Amino acid sequence: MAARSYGQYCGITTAIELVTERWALLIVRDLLVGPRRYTDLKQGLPKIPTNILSARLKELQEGGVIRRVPLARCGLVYELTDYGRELEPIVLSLGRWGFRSMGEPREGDAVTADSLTMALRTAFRPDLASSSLDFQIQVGPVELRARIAGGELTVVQIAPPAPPVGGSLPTGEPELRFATGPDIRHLISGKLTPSEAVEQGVVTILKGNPKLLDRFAELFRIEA
Amino acid sequence: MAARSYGQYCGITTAIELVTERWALLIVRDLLVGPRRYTDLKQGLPKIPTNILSARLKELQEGGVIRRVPLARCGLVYELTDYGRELEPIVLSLGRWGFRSMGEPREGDAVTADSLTMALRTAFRPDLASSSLDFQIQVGPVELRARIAGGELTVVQIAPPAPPVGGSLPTGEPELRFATGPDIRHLISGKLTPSEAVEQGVVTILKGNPKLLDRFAELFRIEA
DNA sequence: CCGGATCCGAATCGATACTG
DNA sequence: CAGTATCGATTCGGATCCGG
Repeated sequence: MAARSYGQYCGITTAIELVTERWALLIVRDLLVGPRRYTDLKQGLPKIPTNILSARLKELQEGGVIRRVPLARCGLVYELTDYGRELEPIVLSLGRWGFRSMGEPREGDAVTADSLTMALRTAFRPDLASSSLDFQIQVGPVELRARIAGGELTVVQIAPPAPPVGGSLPTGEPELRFATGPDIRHLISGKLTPSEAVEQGVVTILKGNPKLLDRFAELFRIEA
Repeated sequence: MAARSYGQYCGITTAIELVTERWALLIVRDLLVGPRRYTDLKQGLPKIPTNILSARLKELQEGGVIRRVPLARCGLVYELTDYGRELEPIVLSLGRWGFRSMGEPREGDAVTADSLTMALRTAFRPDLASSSLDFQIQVGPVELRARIAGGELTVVQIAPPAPPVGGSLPTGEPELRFATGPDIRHLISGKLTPSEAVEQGVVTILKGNPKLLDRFAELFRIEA
């Protein structure tokens, strides 16, 4: 089952053959968050047929993008190789580019823990992250704890329960907790100010000073 | 013919739906070189079926990535929108990433003027381009004139004849002219030195001081 | 020649069922 | 948990055809 060739000898074409088959880059997206078991991937990609998931995992391994790692206790996980992890800036750039074409969510569109994690990463502005922020964001059933410190963003999945190999839960309480939905994109794009977002019900502050949402809006932004 | 949805509401997914369908990103690659007519694209992508080319052009227009522009005299060209042109760094990064997975060319693999142009762009190191270089590279039937000046790379297609909207042919003669083939990747990767490349017949100097190939090898490099 | 549209067989994908 | 197997639906590929 060699990937269908485009008949060109070129690095761009090679990359396209390796990672742009249907579903492949979404598998990479989820693995950029952390190692995942077959079942984790299946749940994070609810609409992927299992045979396609199998096929892509096999192809990505053959391409040296991911690796199959038996777990200490039991089971196994898939994880990116160093080579695969080099796709991170590309996937994040694609996310920023695609952000501007997101319309309303279509019927049945889901937000998963991994997609939201990567969405935060795409919108994060390390250059502006001189001060710190510790918050918890909730979108539907997904809850993430995110902390910015030392110019770096760390995201930990609170709900649904993270895979066993996930990061450890932070101690203590976040400064800010809020619930939101798809319309948060208008805060990220700058079309809404934080106070407008709260007034219009796009964001609901669950805990903490609403002023902290200003800091969030500074730190997570994608502009045209 | 709405693109098949991945059922996720996320910028990365949106981008993937917009540009990773089969052939779409290769069309973008060629349009990054310049506006192209339907027939130019067809020739630059010899293995694309015409119905797929039509379909992709339509979808990319609907996605706001490309635009259909009637030509002054006659005919029409497709060109990237500003939004589409923002894919350039992403496509170039993908090319650098994929470069390291290029093996030997497979039977029937072609090198087109546009693919070679973009390959030069992916390998070009603007940070090292303080001095200038004016050279002509030949790979099979493809000949390009490339000039580095002011830290910028300009590539003009000499053969096969460029589309009418292409850049103007440079006046004067290049300092260096050489012919090469797929194995030039070993010069780009640093696995071969310029003198080794010449000795082993990977590069054939057609004109100019062979020392100028050192400069080429400095300016065009992709390392692991 | 340009810019496609149409037709049809081949390959891939999607949904579901099933298994070690 | 980690996949195969099966089979209909969809897309792709290759060729031909068509109007300007």
